[in-house]
Amino acid sequence: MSDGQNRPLRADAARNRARLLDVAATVFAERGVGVTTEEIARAAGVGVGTLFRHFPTKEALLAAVLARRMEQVVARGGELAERAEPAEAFFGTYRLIVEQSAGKEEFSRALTAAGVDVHQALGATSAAVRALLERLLAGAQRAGAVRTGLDLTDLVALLLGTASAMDQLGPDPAARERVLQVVFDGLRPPRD
Amino acid sequence: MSDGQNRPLRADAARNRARLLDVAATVFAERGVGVTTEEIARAAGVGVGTLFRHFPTKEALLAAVLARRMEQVVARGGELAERAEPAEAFFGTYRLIVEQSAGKEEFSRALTAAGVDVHQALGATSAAVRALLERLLAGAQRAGAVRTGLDLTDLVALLLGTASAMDQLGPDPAARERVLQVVFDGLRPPRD
Amino acid sequence: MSDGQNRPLRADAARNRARLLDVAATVFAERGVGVTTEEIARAAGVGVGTLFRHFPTKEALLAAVLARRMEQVVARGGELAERAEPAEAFFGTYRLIVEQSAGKEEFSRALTAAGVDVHQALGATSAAVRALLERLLAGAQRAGAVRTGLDLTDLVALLLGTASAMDQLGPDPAARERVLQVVFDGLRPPRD
Amino acid sequence: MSDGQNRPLRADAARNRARLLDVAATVFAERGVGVTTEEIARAAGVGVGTLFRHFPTKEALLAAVLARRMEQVVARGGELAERAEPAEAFFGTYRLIVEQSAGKEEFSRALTAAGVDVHQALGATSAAVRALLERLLAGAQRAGAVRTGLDLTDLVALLLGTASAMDQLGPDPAARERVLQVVFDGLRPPRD
DNA sequence: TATGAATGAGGCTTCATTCAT
DNA sequence: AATGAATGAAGCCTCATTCAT
Repeated sequence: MSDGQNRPLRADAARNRARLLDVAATVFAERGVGVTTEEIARAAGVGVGTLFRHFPTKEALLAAVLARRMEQVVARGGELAERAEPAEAFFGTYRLIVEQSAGKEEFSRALTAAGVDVHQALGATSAAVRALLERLLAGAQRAGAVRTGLDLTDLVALLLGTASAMDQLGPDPAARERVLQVVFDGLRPPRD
Repeated sequence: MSDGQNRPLRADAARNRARLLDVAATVFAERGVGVTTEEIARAAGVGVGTLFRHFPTKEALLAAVLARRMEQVVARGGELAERAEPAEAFFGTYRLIVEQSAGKEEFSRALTAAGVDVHQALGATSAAVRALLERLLAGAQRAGAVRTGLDLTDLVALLLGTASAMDQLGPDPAARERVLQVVFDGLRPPRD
Repeated sequence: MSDGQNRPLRADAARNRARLLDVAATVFAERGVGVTTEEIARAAGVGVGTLFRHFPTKEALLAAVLARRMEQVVARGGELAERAEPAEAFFGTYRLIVEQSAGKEEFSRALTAAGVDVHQALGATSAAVRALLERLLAGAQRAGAVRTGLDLTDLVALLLGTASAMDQLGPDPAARERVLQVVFDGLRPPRD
Repeated sequence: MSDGQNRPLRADAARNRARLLDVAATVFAERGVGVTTEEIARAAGVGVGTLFRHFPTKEALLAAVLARRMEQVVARGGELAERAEPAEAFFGTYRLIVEQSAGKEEFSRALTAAGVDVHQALGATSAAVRALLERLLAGAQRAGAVRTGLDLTDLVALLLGTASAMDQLGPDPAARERVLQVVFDGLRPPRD
């Protein structure tokens, strides 16, 4: 497995892969999953051939973009979970995910339509996100910051729904905050 | 010569148009806007030519499906607004819209991607929905059932977000109710 | 053959047939043979069904339009041949044909492309035109008004070519006359 | 690294483009502009995709074929204009154009019907042909070989008309020559 | 390894023709 | 006999993917 020498070409290849992922994330988010592979490649400054060398399929690219977003969520959310008290960790991560999730539903749908099982495709990453969320939810519920009765599935649905609402709203920060407060208040334990 | 009923052919045409609309609504909802016109036609039991006679474009069909859903919302929501007190009218219509809105965001996105201005395309219907929602929101706010500060745009975003959460959740009624309660509680005026 | 009674419906049908022929001639000339049968029918104020009752095929309509033009040429050219001296009869009929021939080449091409033998399709009419032209050509040659050596085939080619030049030129009468004079002068016996 | 010849792939692409142009010219001329893109591609030994990579539209291909023919005319006609005396240059180029123009009118018509402005589409080439013709016409008129009074527009109409007559005539060289002589004699200054 | 030209299945749409009313 | 809605084959074009250079 260890092979001692890492050739410069590998470095190039890695750089290309990373750039493709970055660019694809942006382009998919801005113009939908309908953009052509050609356009993504051009935006990344490589040929289509290179794109397909790194991702055997358009769906594979889609899944990779999705996976990377989720990894980032896990990474940052994991930190929050360590450092902050339960309520702050939960709501902070909620914010994080919502901001990272623009268009994510469209991604899943495209993958599903292509016959890909999103969970399978995302594999470990997906499981990590779910584990993180479960931990945060349980903590916040124990701390009395979030109503009981909600389970992980509900939370995921709410997260995606909130992200979708944000997509609708556009960039106005005040409006985004108002909508987020509605959801946050709704998540808190009911009165009396 | 007597013109008691003077469109025998039109009856068939109308039936086909209605069936196409019904079938398209179902199929788009179930399998996404990617379904081919051929498949929709087949599912409706007509030839593609008939589909295109009634809807000059795939997008036109999409828009028509969307419009019809919104018309139904306006019709039923309008009744509620007449008959019920403000809170019930507001939350009842909210439910109605959420149930009618499966996949609606995807529709808009597809239309927008095709260069169609959804508002323009839906024209009067869209305006009617907005007017209805505005009336219900203002009434519920005056009655103290919904927090102030939220405007129509926020409400629309929340509606679509909730619909999206429902799409995620699938048919389990208990889960749907839990999520809906989170949003409803969040919409109420904040404590102290 | 004689059938004594001509029913009123026949009159309607005949009127429709005539109008379809008129309208089709105009529309084909103005917009090319690509116009749809639907458009022709609409322009004639009838349904497509009626068009196809009278002409079993779009090509049949094309051929009928062509045939009628040629019949008119034969009729008027025949008169000229009776009444005028050979030179006037020849050049007069030449003018006639050229004016009546706008787009005719396109017709033939369309028919040929559809696998129709234009000569067969036009049958008697075509033969009559050729007979007329042959008579006029021979007369004019005998009278020394047209060079010898040209045969009927050459003449037909020149006629269509002249018509094509006119199509190119548009309606400017002075230009049309200049071009026509070039051809007429060329048709005369060569100098020395 | 040395850039003596630096387009290895382009060589193939250029070969394909050229072959497509050649094949399309032949096929359009033989069977009309109605031939399908599929057939052209097959005749050229490439897939449809390749055709559309080189010519974004069927009309673009048509225009390119037309443009290439005109370029050839300009090139060969230009040489003649340099080397020969005015009359020979004029009539020689006339012959050239007529031979190169089979079906050209049909091309223009098809392009026009598709909403393409032929002059615009052909741009510089079209202008070059017109300039060449204008020069040749003026020279021949000054030399007394062509009648005065004819302008460029008349000449173009006559050229296309002659080409059209040739299309009618088929390959018989004697007949073609007879018809050409009619036109040439007609172009000369009128007697007395 | 990167490139981008080539491929061709498949999508949307048109339109001549048929047929129920 | 007239109507016009329905039909579906066929055309143009797109785009994910492959492959020669």
